[in-house]
Amino acid sequence: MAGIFDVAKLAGVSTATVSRALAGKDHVSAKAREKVEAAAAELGYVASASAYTMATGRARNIGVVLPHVDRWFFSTCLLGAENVLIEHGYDLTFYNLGSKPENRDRIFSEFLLRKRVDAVLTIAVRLSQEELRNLNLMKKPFIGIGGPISGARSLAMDDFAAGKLATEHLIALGHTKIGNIGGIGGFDTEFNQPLLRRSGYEAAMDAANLEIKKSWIAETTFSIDHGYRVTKQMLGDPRNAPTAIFCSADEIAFGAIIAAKDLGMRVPEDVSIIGIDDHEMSEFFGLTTISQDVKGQGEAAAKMLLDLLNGPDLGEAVNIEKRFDWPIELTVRSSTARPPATHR
Amino acid sequence: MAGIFDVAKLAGVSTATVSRALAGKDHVSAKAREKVEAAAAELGYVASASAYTMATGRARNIGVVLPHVDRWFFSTCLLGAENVLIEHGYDLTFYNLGSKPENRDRIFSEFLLRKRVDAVLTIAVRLSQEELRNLNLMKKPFIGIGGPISGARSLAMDDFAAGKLATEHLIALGHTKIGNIGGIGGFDTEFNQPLLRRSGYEAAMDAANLEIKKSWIAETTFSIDHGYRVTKQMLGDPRNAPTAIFCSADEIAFGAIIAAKDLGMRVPEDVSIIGIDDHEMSEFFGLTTISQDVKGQGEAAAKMLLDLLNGPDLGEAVNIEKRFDWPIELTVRSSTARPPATHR
DNA sequence: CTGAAAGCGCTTACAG
DNA sequence: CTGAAAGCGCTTACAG
Repeated sequence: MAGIFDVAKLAGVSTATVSRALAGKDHVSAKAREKVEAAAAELGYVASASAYTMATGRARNIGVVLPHVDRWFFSTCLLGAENVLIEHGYDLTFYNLGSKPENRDRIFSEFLLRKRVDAVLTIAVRLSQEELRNLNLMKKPFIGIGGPISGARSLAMDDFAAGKLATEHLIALGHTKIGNIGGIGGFDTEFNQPLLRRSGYEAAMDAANLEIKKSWIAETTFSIDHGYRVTKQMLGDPRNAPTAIFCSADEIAFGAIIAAKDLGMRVPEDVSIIGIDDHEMSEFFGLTTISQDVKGQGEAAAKMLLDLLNGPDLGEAVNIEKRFDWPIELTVRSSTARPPATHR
Repeated sequence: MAGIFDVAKLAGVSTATVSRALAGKDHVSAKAREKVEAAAAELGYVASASAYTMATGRARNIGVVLPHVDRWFFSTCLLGAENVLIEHGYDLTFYNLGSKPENRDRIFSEFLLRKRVDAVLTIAVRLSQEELRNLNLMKKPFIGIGGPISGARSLAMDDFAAGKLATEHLIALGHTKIGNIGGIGGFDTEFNQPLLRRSGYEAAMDAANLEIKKSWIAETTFSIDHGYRVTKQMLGDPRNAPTAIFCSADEIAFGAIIAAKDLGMRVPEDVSIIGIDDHEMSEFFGLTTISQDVKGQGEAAAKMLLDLLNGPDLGEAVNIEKRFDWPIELTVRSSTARPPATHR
């Protein structure tokens, strides 16, 4: 593995010139630059990242922390971030919180402090103030996706508005009996998405003077099979069944659609289903949903971090509280329609 | 951010002793060790990764390269690798090939050569000999998951055997009209899984003296919606429809199950479906499948890399060709049964 | 057991 | 425009 010295020798210049030429800096003659580039190419020279970091204090590497890589939201968001980072020559080292609390501790009190990363991005992790303090000690920019973090930058959709919009769509179609299958607070998420989305639903129902029956409300985890089970229960009794269900996540909605079919009900003729997310499978299921462009969130957050890193005000109080409201959109497909005639 | 010098001063020893004490080396008195640990804790000292790397040549970091993080196989495998790496204090920096060929080039000719990683793990990417040479230049251990790579270590299931086993299961149940919906060579995978799995199917059919009709064979991408479409086509004509379908991936099988239902067919009473993978949703769909423990593969590969890194023979010819056969297993659920009476 | 010092491979003022 | 040299923050023979 050739070092900078080898390149310098081959090019007949000093290592300083090699460094400047390769970094594309000014004050290097065209000839010197050419010779250096030729020598570097010939030797297959790539500057050592650790030496670069030592000398400059820059790691050209972003740390991404998330709870579960193997789930749609997180991996999609991660993909978005990686896409923009690689474009800018940055590496991405990633930390999966998983289910072991010890891991979380080590990540925030050790891994992230090794100065291997220039900035930190968390996906759906509610940082404790202690964890944030650790990050601040390093004076490294930070941004969290998924919900507000006091004292730090964050980017998230408005969960209340999403729940409200989804419910309003159903109401506008003429539904009056509308159920909500939401997540369980604190389970699938560290923020309060499930509660907020439900509040949006309640607000919309209230505003339309619609009653909410107890049996129309259910809680479950964000998964197809749980959505399936709960929906069967809710739709099983024809006397109490709602004519439309707002599922707080698309994965729940997929389960709901399959459950309705298994009960012999047609979607949307007999029951309307709406979700939140615009999951990669939503198109296939014909699911009407509130889109939140998850990949876009990862991209946007990564860009913000890069801007912070290249900005002038790096150094003093890098982490201030600032909330970025991520836009949502109603995507209408074939899972919602007017209620059955018998219920109008 | 405290440096090693601050710790040394506070503990009243030299930086050499701090280093040794914190690294848990011998030849440090109990008292010195205690003082150092107390000082380090008080200052919240964590050694800089780049300085450590400079001094030792070790990055305690593994590079993982994969085509698409946002898909089940890859993210699950990645999770497995991350789980064991974090346990051993290693970071994981990951590279997503994505759809841009330029990215792939940069990753193999630049990112991976910055000496930021001690070893490289690829998931389902078929390294070119040129790419492998780049890796070998760094003298860093490498292992590829998903298929054989000439000149390097690899870990993969036997795709031929899996296709054969799946088909044999169907044959053992009494099916004689068996279809196969496979992937498209070179599309979802860089190896030849689709072809190999189909060959296994053909071998099993041959061995049982069973005919394969043209209309029983179809190719599609590894996705639910494509599986759905193709299955509807195959099962739509009752005169030519097989009584069982071997899907070369679970995601195809999910689509097949939904398609069968939409056609008014019961699974498994009217048609049996079997897949390969044991995807996280297979349990929900009651899918009989050939399990390949994807997370386990990520874990195993990461462990092998760690062993190589800590082994004695690091240095000379680290990357030799060696294929590890990953075990598979038949997991029988409710999507397969005897063929309908009319077809026995 | 412990410390002084060299060295890891770069970048960047500082002179020239 | 270019080079000699210091310095980034650790680890580790080498002496003692």
